[in-house]
Amino acid sequence: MKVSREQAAENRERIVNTAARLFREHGFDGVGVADIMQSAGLTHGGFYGHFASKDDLAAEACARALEKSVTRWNALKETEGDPLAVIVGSYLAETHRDRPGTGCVVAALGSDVARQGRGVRQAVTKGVEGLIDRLAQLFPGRSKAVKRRKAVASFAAMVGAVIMARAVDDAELSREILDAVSGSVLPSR
Amino acid sequence: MKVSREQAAENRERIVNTAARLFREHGFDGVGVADIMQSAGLTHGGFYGHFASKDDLAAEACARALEKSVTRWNALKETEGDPLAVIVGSYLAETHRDRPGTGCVVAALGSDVARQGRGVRQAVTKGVEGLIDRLAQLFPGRSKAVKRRKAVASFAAMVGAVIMARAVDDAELSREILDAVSGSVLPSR
DNA sequence: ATTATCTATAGATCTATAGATAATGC
DNA sequence: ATTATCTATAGATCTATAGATAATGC
Repeated sequence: MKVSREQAAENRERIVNTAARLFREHGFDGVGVADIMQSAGLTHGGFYGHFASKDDLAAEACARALEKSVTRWNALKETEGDPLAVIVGSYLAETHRDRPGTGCVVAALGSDVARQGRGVRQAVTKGVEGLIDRLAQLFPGRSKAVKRRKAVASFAAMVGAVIMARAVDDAELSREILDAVSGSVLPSR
Repeated sequence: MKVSREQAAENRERIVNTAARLFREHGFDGVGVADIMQSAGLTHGGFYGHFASKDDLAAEACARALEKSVTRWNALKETEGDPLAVIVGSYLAETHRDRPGTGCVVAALGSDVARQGRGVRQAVTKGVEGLIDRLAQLFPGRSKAVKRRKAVASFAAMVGAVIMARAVDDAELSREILDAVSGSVLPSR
Protein backbone atom coordinates (compact mmCIF):
# COMPACT_ATOMS: atom_id res chain seq x y z
CA MET A 1 0.00 0.00 0.00
CA LYS A 2 2.17 2.78 -1.19
CA VAL A 3 0.90 6.35 -1.01
CA SER A 4 1.74 9.53 -2.93
CA ARG A 5 4.73 11.63 -1.89
CA GLU A 6 2.30 14.32 -0.82
CA GLN A 7 0.22 11.86 1.19
CA ALA A 8 3.39 10.56 2.86
CA ALA A 9 4.32 14.10 3.92
CA GLU A 10 0.82 14.52 5.33
CA ASN A 11 1.18 11.25 7.22
CA ARG A 12 4.45 12.43 8.69
CA GLU A 13 2.80 15.65 9.82
CA ARG A 14 -0.01 13.71 11.40
CA ILE A 15 2.47 11.53 13.29
CA VAL A 16 4.24 14.61 14.70
CA ASN A 17 1.01 16.32 15.77
CA THR A 18 -0.44 13.14 17.25
CA ALA A 19 2.75 12.50 19.17
CA ALA A 20 2.83 16.09 20.42
CA ARG A 21 -0.63 15.59 21.89
CA LEU A 22 -0.09 12.08 23.30
CA PHE A 23 3.29 12.89 24.87
CA ARG A 24 1.79 15.91 26.62
CA GLU A 25 -1.14 13.81 27.83
CA HIS A 26 0.72 10.69 28.96
CA GLY A 27 4.40 11.58 29.21
CA PHE A 28 7.25 10.41 26.98
CA ASP A 29 7.26 6.97 28.62
CA GLY A 30 3.49 6.72 28.87
CA VAL A 31 2.92 6.27 25.16
CA GLY A 32 4.62 3.90 22.74
CA VAL A 33 5.45 4.15 19.06
CA ALA A 34 2.64 1.69 18.32
CA ASP A 35 0.10 3.87 20.20
CA ILE A 36 1.14 6.97 18.30
CA MET A 37 0.98 5.24 14.92
CA GLN A 38 -2.41 3.73 15.70
CA SER A 39 -3.75 7.15 16.77
CA ALA A 40 -2.41 8.56 13.51
CA GLY A 41 -4.21 5.79 11.59
CA LEU A 42 -1.04 3.97 10.52
CA THR A 43 0.66 0.75 11.48
CA HIS A 44 3.53 0.39 13.88
CA GLY A 45 6.16 -0.74 11.37
CA GLY A 46 5.75 2.26 9.12
CA PHE A 47 7.12 4.58 11.77
CA TYR A 48 10.80 4.01 11.03
CA GLY A 49 10.43 5.17 7.47
CA HIS A 50 9.66 8.63 8.86
CA PHE A 51 11.86 8.86 11.96
CA ALA A 52 15.14 7.34 13.06
CA SER A 53 13.91 6.77 16.62
CA LYS A 54 11.27 7.61 19.18
CA ASP A 55 13.68 10.20 20.62
CA ASP A 56 13.88 11.96 17.25
CA LEU A 57 10.09 12.12 17.09
CA ALA A 58 9.92 13.41 20.66
CA ALA A 59 12.30 16.26 19.79
CA GLU A 60 10.32 17.19 16.70
CA ALA A 61 6.99 16.92 18.55
CA CYS A 62 8.25 19.26 21.30
CA ALA A 63 9.57 21.75 18.77
CA ARG A 64 6.26 21.71 16.92
CA ALA A 65 4.15 22.15 20.05
CA LEU A 66 6.29 25.01 21.32
CA GLU A 67 6.17 26.78 17.94
CA LYS A 68 2.40 26.58 18.15
CA SER A 69 2.47 28.09 21.65
CA VAL A 70 4.54 31.02 20.41
CA THR A 71 2.14 31.47 17.50
CA ARG A 72 -0.81 31.34 19.87
CA TRP A 73 0.71 34.03 22.10
CA ASN A 74 1.31 36.23 19.08
CA ALA A 75 -2.34 35.82 18.09
CA LEU A 76 -3.56 36.52 21.64
CA LYS A 77 -1.60 39.78 21.62
CA GLU A 78 -3.84 41.02 18.82
CA THR A 79 -7.12 40.35 20.63
CA GLU A 80 -8.80 43.18 22.51
CA GLY A 81 -7.87 43.99 26.08
CA ASP A 82 -4.53 44.13 27.86
CA PRO A 83 -2.33 41.64 25.93
CA LEU A 84 -0.33 40.60 29.00
CA ALA A 85 -3.49 39.93 31.01
CA VAL A 86 -4.98 37.95 28.14
CA ILE A 87 -1.91 35.72 27.73
CA VAL A 88 -1.34 35.16 31.44
CA GLY A 89 -5.05 34.62 31.99
CA SER A 90 -5.31 31.97 29.31
CA TYR A 91 -2.16 30.22 30.57
CA LEU A 92 -3.48 30.11 34.15
CA ALA A 93 -7.01 29.12 33.11
CA GLU A 94 -8.66 25.90 34.26
CA THR A 95 -9.13 25.06 30.58
CA HIS A 96 -5.36 24.95 30.12
CA ARG A 97 -4.88 22.99 33.35
CA ASP A 98 -7.45 20.41 32.25
CA ARG A 99 -6.18 19.98 28.68
CA PRO A 100 -2.46 19.21 28.77
CA GLY A 101 -2.62 17.61 25.33
CA THR A 102 -3.05 20.94 23.59
CA GLY A 103 -1.26 23.14 26.12
CA CYS A 104 2.24 24.25 26.99
CA VAL A 105 4.94 21.58 26.64
CA VAL A 106 6.92 23.02 29.54
CA ALA A 107 3.97 22.61 31.89
CA ALA A 108 3.03 19.18 30.54
CA LEU A 109 6.50 17.62 30.40
CA GLY A 110 8.71 20.02 32.35
CA SER A 111 10.22 17.69 34.89
CA ASP A 112 10.62 14.92 32.29
CA VAL A 113 12.63 17.09 29.92
CA ALA A 114 15.76 17.13 32.10
CA ARG A 115 15.92 13.34 31.68
CA GLN A 116 15.50 13.37 27.89
CA GLY A 117 18.12 13.39 25.15
CA ARG A 118 19.81 16.37 23.57
CA GLY A 119 17.19 16.85 20.84
CA VAL A 120 14.28 17.30 23.22
CA ARG A 121 16.26 19.56 25.53
CA GLN A 122 17.45 21.76 22.67
CA ALA A 123 13.91 22.05 21.31
CA VAL A 124 12.59 23.01 24.74
CA THR A 125 15.38 25.52 25.30
CA LYS A 126 14.59 27.22 22.00
CA GLY A 127 10.86 27.21 22.78
CA VAL A 128 11.37 28.66 26.25
CA GLU A 129 13.54 31.45 24.81
CA GLY A 130 10.80 32.23 22.30
CA LEU A 131 8.06 32.40 24.91
CA ILE A 132 10.17 34.55 27.24
CA ASP A 133 10.96 36.94 24.37
CA ARG A 134 7.28 37.41 23.57
CA LEU A 135 6.42 37.91 27.23
CA ALA A 136 9.26 40.40 27.79
CA GLN A 137 7.82 42.72 25.14
CA LEU A 138 4.62 43.02 27.16
CA PHE A 139 6.03 43.83 30.60
CA PRO A 140 6.52 47.41 31.71
CA GLY A 141 10.03 48.32 32.85
CA ARG A 142 12.68 50.96 32.41
CA SER A 143 15.02 48.76 30.37
CA LYS A 144 15.00 45.61 28.27
CA ALA A 145 16.91 43.86 31.03
CA VAL A 146 14.24 44.70 33.59
CA LYS A 147 11.44 43.55 31.26
CA ARG A 148 13.23 40.32 30.52
CA ARG A 149 13.87 39.62 34.17
CA LYS A 150 10.18 40.09 34.92
CA ALA A 151 9.25 37.86 31.98
CA VAL A 152 11.59 35.06 33.12
CA ALA A 153 10.33 35.16 36.71
CA SER A 154 6.70 35.35 35.60
CA PHE A 155 6.97 32.48 33.12
CA ALA A 156 8.61 30.26 35.76
CA ALA A 157 5.76 31.08 38.14
CA MET A 158 3.16 30.29 35.46
CA VAL A 159 4.81 26.96 34.62
CA GLY A 160 5.08 26.03 38.29
CA ALA A 161 1.46 27.00 38.89
CA VAL A 162 0.04 24.82 36.10
CA ILE A 163 2.26 21.87 37.06
CA MET A 164 1.21 22.08 40.71
CA ALA A 165 -2.45 22.75 39.87
CA ARG A 166 -2.41 19.52 37.85
CA ALA A 167 -0.48 17.55 40.45
CA VAL A 168 -2.55 18.19 43.55
CA ASP A 169 -5.56 16.05 44.33
CA ASP A 170 -7.65 18.90 45.73
CA ALA A 171 -9.77 21.14 43.50
CA GLU A 172 -9.74 24.05 45.92
CA LEU A 173 -5.95 24.09 46.33
CA SER A 174 -5.57 23.72 42.58
CA ARG A 175 -7.71 26.79 41.96
CA GLU A 176 -5.92 28.70 44.74
CA ILE A 177 -2.53 28.09 43.10
CA LEU A 178 -3.68 29.44 39.73
CA ASP A 179 -5.27 32.49 41.36
CA ALA A 180 -2.29 33.29 43.57
CA VAL A 181 0.14 33.26 40.65
CA SER A 182 -2.26 35.22 38.49
CA GLY A 183 -2.40 37.89 41.20
CA SER A 184 1.36 38.03 41.59
CA VAL A 185 2.13 38.21 37.86
CA LEU A 186 -0.59 40.82 37.20
CA PRO A 187 -0.49 42.81 40.44
CA SER A 188 -2.29 46.02 39.54
CA ARG A 189 -5.09 44.56 37.42
CA MET B 1 17.97 -16.47 54.07
CA LYS B 2 15.55 -15.13 56.59
CA VAL B 3 16.47 -12.03 58.57
CA SER B 4 15.38 -10.67 61.96
CA ARG B 5 12.14 -8.72 62.26
CA GLU B 6 14.22 -5.66 63.04
CA GLN B 7 16.46 -6.24 60.04
CA ALA B 8 13.40 -6.65 57.81
CA ALA B 9 12.07 -3.28 58.99
CA GLU B 10 15.44 -1.75 58.19
CA ASN B 11 15.36 -3.32 54.74
CA ARG B 12 11.94 -1.85 54.13
CA GLU B 13 13.18 1.58 55.16
CA ARG B 14 16.13 1.25 52.83
CA ILE B 15 13.83 0.33 49.94
CA VAL B 16 11.68 3.44 50.54
CA ASN B 17 14.67 5.77 50.78
CA THR B 18 16.42 4.24 47.78
CA ALA B 19 13.23 4.50 45.74
CA ALA B 20 12.73 8.11 46.81
CA ARG B 21 16.16 8.95 45.45
CA LEU B 22 15.96 6.89 42.24
CA PHE B 23 12.46 8.10 41.32
CA ARG B 24 13.56 11.72 41.72
CA GLU B 25 16.66 11.05 39.63
CA HIS B 26 15.12 9.00 36.81
CA GLY B 27 11.35 9.47 37.00
CA PHE B 28 8.72 6.91 38.02
CA ASP B 29 9.02 5.10 34.69
CA GLY B 30 12.79 5.46 34.48
CA VAL B 31 13.53 2.99 37.24
CA GLY B 32 12.18 -0.52 37.77
CA VAL B 33 11.46 -2.56 40.86
CA ALA B 34 14.54 -4.67 40.11
CA ASP B 35 16.77 -1.55 39.95
CA ILE B 36 15.46 -0.28 43.27
CA MET B 37 15.93 -3.62 45.00
CA GLN B 38 19.43 -4.02 43.61
CA SER B 39 20.36 -0.50 44.78
CA ALA B 40 18.99 -1.41 48.21
CA GLY B 41 21.14 -4.56 48.22
CA LEU B 42 18.23 -6.99 47.92
CA THR B 43 16.84 -9.20 45.20
CA HIS B 44 13.94 -8.40 42.94
CA GLY B 45 11.55 -11.05 44.22
CA GLY B 46 11.72 -9.90 47.83
CA PHE B 47 10.01 -6.66 46.96
CA TYR B 48 6.44 -7.95 47.08
CA GLY B 49 6.80 -9.04 50.68
CA HIS B 50 7.15 -5.39 51.60
CA PHE B 51 4.84 -3.61 49.14
CA ALA B 52 1.71 -4.54 47.23
CA SER B 53 2.84 -2.80 44.07
CA LYS B 54 5.30 -0.34 42.57
CA ASP B 55 2.58 2.33 42.84
CA ASP B 56 2.31 1.77 46.59
CA LEU B 57 6.05 2.19 46.95
CA ALA B 58 5.95 5.34 44.82
CA ALA B 59 3.31 6.87 47.10
CA GLU B 60 5.30 6.02 50.22
CA ALA B 61 8.56 7.24 48.68
CA CYS B 62 6.97 10.59 47.76
CA ALA B 63 5.47 10.99 51.23
CA ARG B 64 8.84 10.22 52.82
CA ALA B 65 10.77 12.63 50.60
CA LEU B 66 8.29 15.45 51.18
CA GLU B 67 8.34 14.92 54.95
CA LYS B 68 12.11 15.27 54.80
CA SER B 69 11.74 18.53 52.83
CA VAL B 70 9.42 19.95 55.49
CA THR B 71 11.87 18.86 58.20
CA ARG B 72 14.72 20.44 56.29
CA TRP B 73 12.85 23.76 56.01
CA ASN B 74 12.11 23.70 59.72
CA ALA B 75 15.82 23.19 60.40
CA LEU B 76 16.82 25.96 57.99
CA LYS B 77 14.52 28.36 59.86
CA GLU B 78 16.72 27.96 62.93
CA THR B 79 19.99 28.81 61.19
CA GLU B 80 21.29 32.37 61.36
CA GLY B 81 20.15 35.02 58.90
CA ASP B 82 16.77 35.81 57.41
CA PRO B 83 14.91 32.46 57.45
CA LEU B 84 12.92 33.19 54.28
CA ALA B 85 16.06 34.17 52.37
CA VAL B 86 17.85 31.05 53.60
CA ILE B 87 15.06 28.70 52.52
CA VAL B 88 14.42 30.35 49.16
CA GLY B 89 18.16 30.64 48.54
CA SER B 90 18.78 26.96 49.18
CA TYR B 91 15.81 25.95 47.01
CA LEU B 92 17.00 28.09 44.10
CA ALA B 93 20.66 27.07 44.48
CA GLU B 94 22.61 25.34 41.72
CA THR B 95 23.29 22.56 44.22
CA HIS B 96 19.58 21.80 44.41
CA ARG B 97 19.19 22.05 40.63
CA ASP B 98 22.07 19.62 40.10
CA ARG B 99 20.97 17.04 42.71
CA PRO B 100 17.35 16.09 42.06
CA GLY B 101 17.79 12.79 43.91
CA THR B 102 17.95 14.51 47.29
CA GLY B 103 15.84 17.56 46.45
CA CYS B 104 12.20 18.59 46.28
CA VAL B 105 9.82 15.94 44.90
CA VAL B 106 7.59 18.59 43.33
CA ALA B 107 10.49 19.96 41.29
CA ALA B 108 11.84 16.50 40.41
CA LEU B 109 8.56 14.80 39.49
CA GLY B 110 6.04 17.63 39.25
CA SER B 111 4.69 17.08 35.76
CA ASP B 112 4.69 13.29 36.24
CA VAL B 113 2.54 13.43 39.36
CA ALA B 114 -0.65 14.40 37.50
CA ARG B 115 -0.38 11.08 35.63
CA GLN B 116 0.16 8.95 38.74
CA GLY B 117 -2.33 7.07 40.89
CA ARG B 118 -4.29 8.38 43.84
CA GLY B 119 -1.64 7.43 46.41
CA VAL B 120 1.12 9.50 44.86
CA ARG B 121 -1.17 12.45 44.23
CA GLN B 122 -2.48 12.44 47.81
CA ALA B 123 1.05 12.25 49.20
CA VAL B 124 2.13 15.17 47.02
CA THR B 125 -0.94 17.21 47.95
CA LYS B 126 -0.21 16.75 51.65
CA GLY B 127 3.47 17.58 51.13
CA VAL B 128 2.69 20.73 49.15
CA GLU B 129 0.28 21.90 51.87
CA GLY B 130 3.02 21.35 54.46
CA LEU B 131 5.61 23.30 52.53
CA ILE B 132 3.20 26.17 51.83
CA ASP B 133 2.26 26.34 55.51
CA ARG B 134 5.89 26.64 56.56
CA LEU B 135 6.57 29.27 53.92
CA ALA B 136 3.46 31.29 54.82
CA GLN B 137 4.74 31.77 58.38
CA LEU B 138 7.80 33.54 57.03
CA PHE B 139 6.20 36.05 54.67
CA PRO B 140 5.28 39.54 55.81
CA GLY B 141 1.65 40.53 55.32
CA ARG B 142 -1.25 42.14 57.10
CA SER B 143 -3.25 38.92 57.40
CA LYS B 144 -2.82 35.15 57.27
CA ALA B 145 -4.63 35.16 53.93
CA VAL B 146 -2.14 37.61 52.43
CA LYS B 147 0.83 35.64 53.76
CA ARG B 148 -0.57 32.42 52.41
CA ARG B 149 -1.26 33.92 49.01
CA LYS B 150 2.32 35.11 48.81
CA ALA B 151 3.59 31.71 49.91
CA VAL B 152 1.54 29.87 47.30
CA ALA B 153 2.65 32.17 44.48
CA SER B 154 6.27 32.06 45.62
CA PHE B 155 6.40 28.30 45.95
CA ALA B 156 4.92 27.88 42.46
CA ALA B 157 7.59 30.22 41.11
CA MET B 158 10.35 28.31 42.92
CA VAL B 159 9.08 24.97 41.59
CA GLY B 160 8.80 26.32 38.06
CA ALA B 161 12.26 27.84 38.27
CA VAL B 162 14.01 24.62 39.31
CA ILE B 163 12.09 22.56 36.73
CA MET B 164 12.98 24.97 33.93
CA ALA B 165 16.57 25.42 35.13
CA ARG B 166 16.95 21.63 34.89
CA ALA B 167 15.15 21.37 31.56
CA VAL B 168 17.03 23.91 29.48
CA ASP B 169 20.23 22.97 27.70
CA ASP B 170 21.95 26.31 28.31
CA ALA B 171 23.89 27.02 31.50
CA GLU B 172 23.46 30.79 31.22
CA LEU B 173 19.67 30.64 30.79
CA SER B 174 19.47 28.11 33.61
CA ARG B 175 21.30 30.46 35.98
CA GLU B 176 19.21 33.42 34.76
CA ILE B 177 15.97 31.61 35.63
CA LEU B 178 17.08 30.84 39.19
CA ASP B 179 18.28 34.42 39.69
CA ALA B 180 15.15 36.05 38.28
CA VAL B 181 12.84 34.05 40.54
CA SER B 182 15.09 34.62 43.53
CA GLY B 183 14.85 38.37 42.89
CA SER B 184 11.08 38.30 42.53
CA VAL B 185 10.43 36.20 45.64
CA LEU B 186 12.87 38.18 47.78
CA PRO B 187 12.43 41.67 46.32
CA SER B 188 13.90 43.93 48.98
CA ARG B 189 16.95 41.89 49.91
C1' DA C 1 6.12 -23.10 62.67
C1' DT C 2 6.59 -18.84 60.75
C1' DT C 3 8.32 -15.68 57.51
C1' DA C 4 11.89 -12.72 55.05
C1' DT C 5 14.34 -13.39 51.15
C1' DC C 6 15.91 -15.73 46.98
C1' DT C 7 15.65 -18.10 42.36
C1' DA C 8 13.13 -18.64 38.39
C1' DT C 9 9.66 -17.51 35.32
C1' DA C 10 5.06 -16.16 33.33
C1' DG C 11 2.91 -12.77 30.75
C1' DA C 12 2.78 -8.29 28.95
C1' DT C 13 4.87 -4.54 26.57
C1' DC C 14 8.21 -1.81 24.09
C1' DT C 15 11.76 -0.31 20.48
C1' DA C 16 13.56 -1.46 16.33
C1' DT C 17 14.24 -4.30 12.17
C1' DA C 18 13.51 -7.57 8.19
C1' DG C 19 11.11 -8.77 4.38
C1' DA C 20 6.75 -8.56 1.69
C1' DT C 21 3.41 -5.81 -0.76
C1' DA C 22 1.49 -2.62 -3.84
C1' DA C 23 0.91 1.98 -5.63
C1' DT C 24 3.53 6.02 -7.30
C1' DG C 25 6.57 8.47 -10.41
C1' DC C 26 10.13 8.36 -13.83
C1' DA D 1 12.25 1.00 -10.43
C1' DT D 2 11.38 3.26 -6.37
C1' DT D 3 9.42 3.69 -1.98
C1' DA D 4 5.65 4.24 1.61
C1' DT D 5 3.41 1.16 4.30
C1' DC D 6 2.24 -3.33 6.22
C1' DT D 7 2.94 -7.91 8.61
C1' DA D 8 5.62 -10.39 11.61
C1' DT D 9 9.05 -10.89 14.86
C1' DA D 10 13.54 -10.47 17.43
C1' DG D 11 15.41 -9.03 21.58
C1' DA D 12 15.10 -6.48 25.66
C1' DT D 13 12.71 -5.08 29.72
C1' DC D 14 9.18 -4.70 33.21
C1' DT D 15 5.63 -6.00 36.87
C1' DA D 16 4.10 -9.54 39.48
C1' DT D 17 3.89 -14.33 41.18
C1' DA D 18 5.10 -19.21 42.52
C1' DG D 19 7.74 -22.14 45.02
C1' DA D 20 12.14 -23.07 47.49
C1' DT D 21 15.27 -21.94 51.20
C1' DA D 22 16.95 -20.98 55.64
C1' DA D 23 17.09 -18.26 59.79
C1' DT D 24 14.12 -16.27 63.39
C1' DG D 25 10.97 -16.48 67.23
C1' DC D 26 7.55 -18.96 69.81
